[in-house]
Amino acid sequence: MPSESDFPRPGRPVRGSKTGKPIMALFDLLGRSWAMGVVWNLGEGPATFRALQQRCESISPTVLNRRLKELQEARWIEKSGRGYVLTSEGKELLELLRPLGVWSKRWAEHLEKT
Amino acid sequence: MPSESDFPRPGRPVRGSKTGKPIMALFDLLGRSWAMGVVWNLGEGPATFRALQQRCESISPTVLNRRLKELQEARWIEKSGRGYVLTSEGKELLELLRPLGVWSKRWAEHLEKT
DNA sequence: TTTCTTGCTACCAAATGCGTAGCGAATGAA
DNA sequence: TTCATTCGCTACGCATTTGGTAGCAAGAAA
Repeated sequence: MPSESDFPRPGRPVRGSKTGKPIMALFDLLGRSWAMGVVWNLGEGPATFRALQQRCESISPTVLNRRLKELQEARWIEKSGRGYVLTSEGKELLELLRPLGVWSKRWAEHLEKT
Repeated sequence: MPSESDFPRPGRPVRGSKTGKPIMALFDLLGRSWAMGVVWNLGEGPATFRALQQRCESISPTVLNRRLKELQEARWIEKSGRGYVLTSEGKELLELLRPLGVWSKRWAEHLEKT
């Protein structure tokens, strides 16, 4: 029977989050560089490795590759014929991320007028 | 007049996100270790430095201090008499983060049953 | 065959994070 | 007043993660 203390998952070098709370495990994974960016950019449709690199502009292949492996372990993305795609869970997650996109613009504007 | 090309803000060593998109600036800031965790934990009410450290359990004072400075620059948190508190924007952001808390449990359970 | 693109890895430098120790200021008790 | 405690925070050194470049093996195209 699954218990919270089994976390953090997936089992890899974990930075923060030794609290055993799923939300912290999620923050840990999602909080790595480019993790949200990759999910976000995959929202525009399937993409090959190179294509993703271009959508993210400044991401290095090293980091992209690491994130892709982690996101696959988390089951948010997977490989398909046309490259990498969001799984159904990945899409769910993306929908939770979308409001941030809207909000970020207001935040940006607010910061601008010091 | 504010333009997107002014980003990323706030002006600090920026990891990813040189795309000029607010969403990427937000991801960059929010994607640093413990950034979401700090906002999340401040949602339980004002906290002093030490109190926050305990809520986050495994965060080091070094990192906590850096995140606090950054989050203040972003205007998501501020100091008050009782310690650190979320600003009104910080609260808005937290509300966008909350659904992740709910979702993380389902994600955790789904991962458990391999 | 040659040439090109693609997915990815090796390598190393730079940035970030962690853990411990401890300082100066504030607080409280005696 | 003195002493001890707590607090916010910083300095230090080491571990981990990230970034940038180069380039390889595999496949497609010509």
